[in-house]
Order: sequence, then C-alpha cells, then structure tokens
Amino acid sequence: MLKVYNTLTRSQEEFKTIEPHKVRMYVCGPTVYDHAHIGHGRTYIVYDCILRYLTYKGYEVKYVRNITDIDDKIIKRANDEGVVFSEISETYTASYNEDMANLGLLPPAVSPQATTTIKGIIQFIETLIQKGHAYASDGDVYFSIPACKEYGKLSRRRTEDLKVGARVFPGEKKKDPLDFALWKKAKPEEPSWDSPWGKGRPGWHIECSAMAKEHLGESIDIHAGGQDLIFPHHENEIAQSEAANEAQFATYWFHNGFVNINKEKMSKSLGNMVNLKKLLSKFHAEAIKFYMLSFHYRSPIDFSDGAMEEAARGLDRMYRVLLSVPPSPEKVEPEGSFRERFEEAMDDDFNSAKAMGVLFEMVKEINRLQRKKETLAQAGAMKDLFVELGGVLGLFQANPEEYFKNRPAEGDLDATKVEQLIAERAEARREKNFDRADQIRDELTAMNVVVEDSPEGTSWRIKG
RNA sequence: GGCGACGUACCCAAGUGGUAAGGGAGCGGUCUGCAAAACCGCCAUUCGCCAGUUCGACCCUGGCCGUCGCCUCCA
Repeated sequence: MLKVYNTLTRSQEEFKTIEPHKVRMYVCGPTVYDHAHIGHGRTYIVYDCILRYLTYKGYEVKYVRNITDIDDKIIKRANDEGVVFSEISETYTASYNEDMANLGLLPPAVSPQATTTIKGIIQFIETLIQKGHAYASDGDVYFSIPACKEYGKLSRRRTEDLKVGARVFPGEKKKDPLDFALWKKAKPEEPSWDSPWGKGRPGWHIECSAMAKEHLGESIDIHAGGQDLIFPHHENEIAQSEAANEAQFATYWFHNGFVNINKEKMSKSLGNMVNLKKLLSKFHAEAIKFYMLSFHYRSPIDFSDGAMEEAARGLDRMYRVLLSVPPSPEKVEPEGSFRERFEEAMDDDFNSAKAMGVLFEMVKEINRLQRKKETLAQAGAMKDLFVELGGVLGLFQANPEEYFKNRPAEGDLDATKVEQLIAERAEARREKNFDRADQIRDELTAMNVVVEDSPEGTSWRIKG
C-alpha cells in the first residue's frame, strides 16, 4: 500500500486517487529567465521518479509541468539586455527543455505556458470577480484575502500573523495588505494582453490555477513543487482555485527539499549557483539522478563535488553488473524478496534512498551468483529484475558499453588510439613482455583509461 | 517576532518503542604476470546534550545547544 506525506495535512496518508487507477499530477515548472540549476534538476528528477513509480504501480498518470514564460524577472532580464521579453523566455525555455531531455526525464503529457493560457486565465479571474473573491482596481485585479476563510491552511499561517509584516506600498491599489495580484496593469513598454480590465499581464499564481484546471480539471490528485513554493505560491493557488471552482483543488501536496551548497542556500548573491548544464558536462546524467535519489526527496541536500563523485562511483558499480552479466534467456522472477523490499521502500513515501539500498544488495547477490556457472542463469534473471527496478528510478537507460566509454571526460578521447594501445598491450602480454604491457597501461592511465583483464579478454573504460 | 526542518560511524545516508539498511573511503584476505573488477572478513555497544515517560528510547515528551529554511522573488 502506497503511503505519501501530504503537506496539507502534515502527515502520511494512504494514497487514494479521485478516479480509480488514474492520477492527475501537476508540477510547478520553472520561470524561464535563466539557465536551470541543480535545484531545478533535483525537483524534476524527484517528480520524474514519482511519476515512474506511480506508473509502475499501474496508475495511468497525466503529468502536467508548466512553464512560466511571463513574469517580472523575465521582463527585468529582457530590459537589462535590451531585448524583447519573448527572446529571454524562448531562449531559456529551450535551454530548460534541453536539460530535461539530457537528464533523461520522461516528458510531461502537457507542458503549458502562461502566455498561451491567457484566455483561460482571464476567464478564471472573471469567475473570481463574479463570485466576490476578487476586485478590479485601476487596471489591476486583486484576490481578496478577507473573503477567504481557509487562507493559510497549507502553509499553516494565520492571516493575523501575516499582516504584521505586510503593508501596502504607495502606488498599490489593494484593499487589504494581504491581497495579491491576479492581473497586473501594463506599464509603458511592458508586454501586455488585452483584457476586460485593460492591457496587462497575469500574476504568477493565477497561471498555475488556470493551467491545472484547463489540462487536469477542477480537482487533481497531486500538486507538487519545491518547498519554497508552499507560501505564497501554493497557498494562493488553493485560495484561487477553491474559491472559483468550489471544490477541493488538490488531494495531495508534495514538496521536495532544497539543494544547498556548503549548507547555504544557492543564490545569485552568494555566487554559489551550480548550473545544470555544467554539471551535465562533468557527470553522466544518471549519476546526477543517482545522487539526487540517494536522499529522501523531502530532505535538504548539501551538494558537494566529493559526494557527487562518490555517487558516480556507486553508479559505476551498478553498471558493471549490467556489463558483465548476460541477460536471462527467459523471463523468470528471481528468488529472494528484492522486488517486495524495493516496493516496500517506495511505498513508504517514495523512499528512493532505501530503495537504492535494496538495489545495492542485489548487485552483491548478482555478482555472487555469476561467479559460478551453475548459478549464472539465476544471476541473469536477477539482473533483469535489477534493470527493471532501476528503471523505476530512471536509471540504467544507457547502453552499459557506452556508459563507460562515452562518459564525460576531461578533453577528448581518441577511442581508436585506445583500442590500438590495447591491442599492442595484448600482443606484449602474449609474448610475456610484461614490462612493455605495464608501460602501455601507464600510458592509458595517463589518458584516464582503466584497463581490465579477464579470461574473456581485455576491456577498458574511462575512469569515473 | 511567527511558522517549519534538521543534528546517526572518517565521509554520504536510510531507519525503528526491543537494541543501528546501504554506499564510499580504509584495513586484512581470495583471485590476478602485475593491476582492475568481483567475492570473503573487519570497520557506530552507539544515534547533538540533559531530564522525563516506559520493563525497555536513537526512535515518545520537555528543556538546552547547534545548523538551516520560509514569512519578499525563488525548484
């Protein structure tokens, strides 16, 4: 039985969908004003894993992950660079999509953009005004917090507490300091769309409510995102959606932990941002996934190069199994309770760290079984299960040979040259000229190539 | 100030009211021309500190110390 932690109730609950065997899942995507960093990477890796596990469990999942392509930060960046806002949003949307693909994440069923949902957003706002939850004010439209009794139920904040720090700034047209903008009147030179309130653009929170409704309906099973979105973003989404639809917005709210650098939050001002593309150039995509999934998704991660390298070594150990064990000739469920234990871990609020422990135990068992001819078939059967379960975490999607040879390495490696040296070394070894053989190995080591001899011959890989 | 999270071996990291998964590193061994990989063995009497509840707590309660996050844009 799958149990999940729900931020809304702050407790673990049995997972029950609105419609049997179907899951409607919405994940807040990025605001595309810069390249994605590893924090984005973690978030989308985590929900990719959850998507895969739900699918493994037999659910038909409709996964929606939006792109916020109109926002203050985008406009600011466009102004700084003297280009139109769409140039910024298009550039970084493409960059983001490229990163997601390179990470090997399953594409969402729909990846809606704010700028193509304007009609739905306007309708949504009109509904809120009609129902008395929003008001127009000189070209802006605000959501009215005093009219919203349950406001604060997700973040567990009381409106009285929030008011202490909030105030209305000059130029704002709010009735209450906590009211937030649904529609923002366009300033001169700003990108804008026509609306019943004049030219303007949508506020950040309303777009997610509108996109979720358009693609998944009024009530959804899972709404997820980084834990920083709990307040105000998700709190506001709940307020809008439940006021407009008069139905529960999302049953389960998942929030993943942050990626910190040296125990500090990544931020531009601290200059400690770790760019996802840069990381992908240094490590195999699956090593990054492996690293992220070796933590519980709700825990913070203190990222370090050392830990990342360690993860890469761990994944190497797993891939070595894929390389060395022949596939089972027929599909048989191997002995042992590995599948059960893997599911038990994942059923426990997607405990991928625990599930990876099971995977490592399988590595040891497979290696044991493959040492003897009489148990080689069993090793193959277990390897098949190993690959299947690893696949649920998004791992083992690469060809093992290529994994070891095409991995990111310092500089370019001339594979032909390597093969040539290996052949030469094999010849030297045949002639028992071990001095020459070791000399060649040293040469290869200098090229970051590890040579391994076995009864079947010599293989090589790039040192991880 | 309000809300919240965390503190487990050298490092990373799961975890449970009944006595600590897994990985990395290290050490010893098997194998190997040498190595690598793999396998076998060793590696926390102890889970920030103190008190309480309990037959029994690392896991429950309270206090303290430390680290961090949200409350303004943020995955």
